Amino acid sequence: MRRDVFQAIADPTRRAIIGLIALQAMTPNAIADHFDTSRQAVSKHLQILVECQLVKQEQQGREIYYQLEVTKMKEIDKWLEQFRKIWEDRFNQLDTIFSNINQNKP
Amino acid sequence: MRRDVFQAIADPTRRAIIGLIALQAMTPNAIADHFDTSRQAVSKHLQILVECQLVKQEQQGREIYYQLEVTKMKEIDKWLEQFRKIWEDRFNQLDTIFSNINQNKP
DNA sequence: TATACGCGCAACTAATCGGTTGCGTATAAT
DNA sequence: ATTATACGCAACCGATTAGTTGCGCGTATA
Repeated sequence: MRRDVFQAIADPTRRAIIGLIALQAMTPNAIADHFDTSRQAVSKHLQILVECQLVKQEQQGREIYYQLEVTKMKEIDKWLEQFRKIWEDRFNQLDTIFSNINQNKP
Repeated sequence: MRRDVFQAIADPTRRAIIGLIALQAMTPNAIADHFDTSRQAVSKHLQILVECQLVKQEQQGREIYYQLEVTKMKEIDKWLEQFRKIWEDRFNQLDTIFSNINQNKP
């Protein structure tokens, strides 16, 4: 199966789950209540999220709480870095243009 | 088909293409040379990237140059925002702990 | 004008995906 | 002890995916 973070966040339901458990750990049933999907469907998504370490489990009696591994999200952030540099450079170029205009003012 | 940015970047080849044309626009054949895939396979990926506006085309004679729409990447950045807040908060909490320790120093 | 090249498009295939159904197991409630 | 709940696991299904092959249409080159 060997999935990565990018495939994990490709699915909209999975992104919604991530957003949901970001604030507090939840059980599969509790998560499923927030969407109109079955528990099993949610469980499958959670399985994928666990597999690529975006989420970790914590057993508590017969319930299993799923919790977001926020730091793993940095992996996406890290990939974005290179492009952030590009789009910020464009802003800097605009800055240069503007300051040149101002310099030419009497 | 209605695809979004997150599905677009889910595929590793697609991410590689994005990284490649980020610096300069390229033709499908030129891109295909960088991977061991067929031109048609690359073309399909490009089609998907164009579909969700991550990439735009520019015809030049019989060649078509594909260019990255860097700003579209901000959409991913925007989604990450909420989590960045969380992981930075954890740092701030650590800061607070440390500064408390320092305050208690004689 | 004839030939070669760059490309998109459509049809096809094997693999994968998201989801459902049915089951087994462990914990909690009666 | 019996029943109810929470969950994972495996088998299955239709839909989608990544990739191949073959084609046709423009644009260059000879």
